[in-house]
Amino acid sequence: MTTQDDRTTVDATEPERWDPHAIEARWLPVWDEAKPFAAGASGDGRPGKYVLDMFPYPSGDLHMGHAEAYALGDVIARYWVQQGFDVLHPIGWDAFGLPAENAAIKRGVDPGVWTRENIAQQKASMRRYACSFDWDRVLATCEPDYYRWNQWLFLRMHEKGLAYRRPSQVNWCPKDQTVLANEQVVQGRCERCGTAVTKKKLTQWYFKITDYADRLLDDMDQLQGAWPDKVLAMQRNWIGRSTGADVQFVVEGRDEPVTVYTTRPDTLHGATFFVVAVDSDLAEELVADAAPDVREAFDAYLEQVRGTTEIERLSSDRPKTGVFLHRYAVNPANGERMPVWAADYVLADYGHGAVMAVPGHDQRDLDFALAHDLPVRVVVDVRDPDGQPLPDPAVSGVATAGDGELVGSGPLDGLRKAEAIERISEQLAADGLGGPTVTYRLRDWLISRQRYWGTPFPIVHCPGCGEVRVPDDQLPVELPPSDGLDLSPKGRSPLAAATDWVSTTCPSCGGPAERDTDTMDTFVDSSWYFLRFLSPQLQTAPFDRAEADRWMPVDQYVGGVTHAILHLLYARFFTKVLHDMGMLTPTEPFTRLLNQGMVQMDGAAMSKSKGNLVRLGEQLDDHGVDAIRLTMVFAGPPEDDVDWADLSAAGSARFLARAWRLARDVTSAVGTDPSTGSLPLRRVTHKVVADAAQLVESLRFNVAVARTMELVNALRQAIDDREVGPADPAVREGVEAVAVLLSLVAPYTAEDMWATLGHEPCVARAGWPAVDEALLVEDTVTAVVQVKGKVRDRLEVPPGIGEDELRELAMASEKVIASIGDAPVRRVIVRAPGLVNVVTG
RNA sequence: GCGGGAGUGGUGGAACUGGCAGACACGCAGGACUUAGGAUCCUGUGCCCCUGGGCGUGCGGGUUCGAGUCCCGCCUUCCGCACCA
Repeated sequence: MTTQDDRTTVDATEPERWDPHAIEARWLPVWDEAKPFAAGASGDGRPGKYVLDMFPYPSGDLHMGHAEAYALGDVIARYWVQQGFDVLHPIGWDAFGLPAENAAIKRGVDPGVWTRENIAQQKASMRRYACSFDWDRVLATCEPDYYRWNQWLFLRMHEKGLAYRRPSQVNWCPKDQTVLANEQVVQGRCERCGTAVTKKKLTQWYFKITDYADRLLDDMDQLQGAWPDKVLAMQRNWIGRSTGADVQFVVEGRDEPVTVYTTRPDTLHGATFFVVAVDSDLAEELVADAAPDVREAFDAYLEQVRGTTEIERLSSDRPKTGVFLHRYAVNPANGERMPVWAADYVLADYGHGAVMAVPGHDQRDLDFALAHDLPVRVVVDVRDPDGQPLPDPAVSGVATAGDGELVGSGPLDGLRKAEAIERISEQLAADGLGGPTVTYRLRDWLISRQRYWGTPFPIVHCPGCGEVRVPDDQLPVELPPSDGLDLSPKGRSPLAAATDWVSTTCPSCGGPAERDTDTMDTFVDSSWYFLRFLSPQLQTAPFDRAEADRWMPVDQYVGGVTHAILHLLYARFFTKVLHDMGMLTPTEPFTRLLNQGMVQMDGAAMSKSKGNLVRLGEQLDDHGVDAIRLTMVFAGPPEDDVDWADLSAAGSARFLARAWRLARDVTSAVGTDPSTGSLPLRRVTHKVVADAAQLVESLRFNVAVARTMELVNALRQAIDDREVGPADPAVREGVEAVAVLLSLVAPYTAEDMWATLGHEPCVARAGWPAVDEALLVEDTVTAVVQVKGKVRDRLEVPPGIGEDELRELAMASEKVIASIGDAPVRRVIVRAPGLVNVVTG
């Protein structure tokens, strides 16, 4: 049985062998010195490109997912460098957040210490992985230099009324003991820990993202085709713009009418009851003076609903529950009295928290009506495709939501759905009873967190002055040390216990006051980090306007689809806010978006508990950095998931060794003029270089690698071919092209080849090989001759051949004649120069 | 239910505006060189029958001289959202 050590020994005694670890050790120090990827070097005049990888969370070392994402981002960044662009490709750390805090609680270490250790480890791994980052621009969001600007931006938004505090029912994670944004609740569970989320009434900070709902939606037109359709669709759904109408209902015994939102105002005559969200203020008010038994029933129901988790709420076929409030609303269309119910199927925070129920044409209302014996009335005559009336919803249990003619609806009778909606909306507006309205699913962004490891809100609560902004010159409001603070979750921010820190003076009146003790959602940090990279040291502003004009928007953003709504929506929101404040020109932050797939193992996401975890470090040790990078890039389309079990890092290593040996075989001198070299080989080289550029630009990296492999195969053949041989100038030209092509994916091997070929470092800045267009024109093409669509012969013909000439050649072919036989030729299709199809019979 | 994808050899995947299906790899088989091979190189490898051919891109139709690609109807899957009135 051999061990890994034996192998190493064998490799070491054979210096002719491609040895990834030796090559890595050779070139890393050289690159540290040369800094080939420093961006914005003064006065070199290259046009700019901004390539951005989503910055990592520093929880442990890099894993296989990072390895894929950074390999892909690197191909793009390195490609644009080779094409002569000044490429900004920065990296930093999304360093605030729960994992650091949980580690601190579990192991008693300071979150800052833990975080910075992980950052150091990841940074070392990125260096080894040869990521083409500009190491002079790194940032970590947990540093006061960074989060100071979170606070500064918050204050600007506070001034504009875009940051505000209000009490409301919020998503609450009982395990993490913190509030969650809507976006952080996934299938009724906490995005981080998976605990079932409950509701809690708290006063919290919000960003008024709903003010931007329309623009966030409409500006997606700019992103069409440049962002994955899926992400755009998800954002569209999330914003959830819905057009309909508001309708005001008088509720007996209440002074003000109650407004409801509906997408089907045409069915107003079909409304037979009225439902308010049980957990709404309105419901509370409507039972305030109710009889004791009603009050009691309501309270019991409310308590039951409060105890229900989001998951139970979400289960779709659970029965419709509710209580009758013994109040009545009046239908403005026909003056009918409708009973008012409270139920949990109506949401307090959508529309107005109350609905008119039309059981004939809304399935939820119908379910409720049937469960509580309420009347069902059909006001739209909906027919099936054969023109037959659909069965009565009250009997079938199926509400008819389709189009049809209005019936039993007074002035609307005989109209179709769309006409009726228009007519009634106008009428309502004219009567001052409502009118057309737009409603959104999107809610304001809840940014308060009751945790330690985050950005403190720069707000002081003063008994006299109220909510007071900390003046800019007192920023940053630094986090107090974690020593002595109980970080464990308890529903109150740990900062509240830092009494020395909390007690302060009011910036406005100078009297005693207290600091706000919540910290900001870490998504605030990541909503503008791409701007901080532009001027990471700047002390006077979050970012430099001139630098932003130079680099923004990001040309290519690379990251996981997990951030399809959260981060990407927030970053778009911030960009628009900054634009409106006059700080930024573009209104969208990311021009193109690539969502790389996930790395799986044996058909499932990797995890320690599943036992299918592949460790990046071990893979790098076994196969070398270049082979792992190549494996990731070659695996398939970058947006597809990859299964590590289907891939072969050993195969990648074999290819790299093959390519590497080419360089050692070249015998011509540096600078040899390739023009006298083998013409067929030169054609292959130039074709591959031209194709690879197109493929990389269209993000089909796997195919670009395949084309490079073809070139390597052609070069191997040429070198071994007596007619061409290693001294042929075209061989040098081709191998140098391979080195440049490989520099995008396998930088160590490429650099070593480059040196073997007699060049100075760095191959990363060597420049994309110039393509000679003349060499892309073939001197012959293969014309396919089909008989009735089946290929019967192939002819080598000049590319400029005429249709008539090609037809004659084809019809003269023996194979074609044999295939036609006695059958009469009906038609001959000629597509010069590539194809002839003879149609017989 | 609403929305977005995806179905091509044993496997990962190629195929520009309809024009040679399976590029490039992995795996497998055979061979060369070898004390040895997990190195390197060469050959073969969609399926079926006997050369020659026939059949083949989830299924069924259609358009076309010609369909993996376009149209219609299905099936199977993956993902996101989901009581949003």
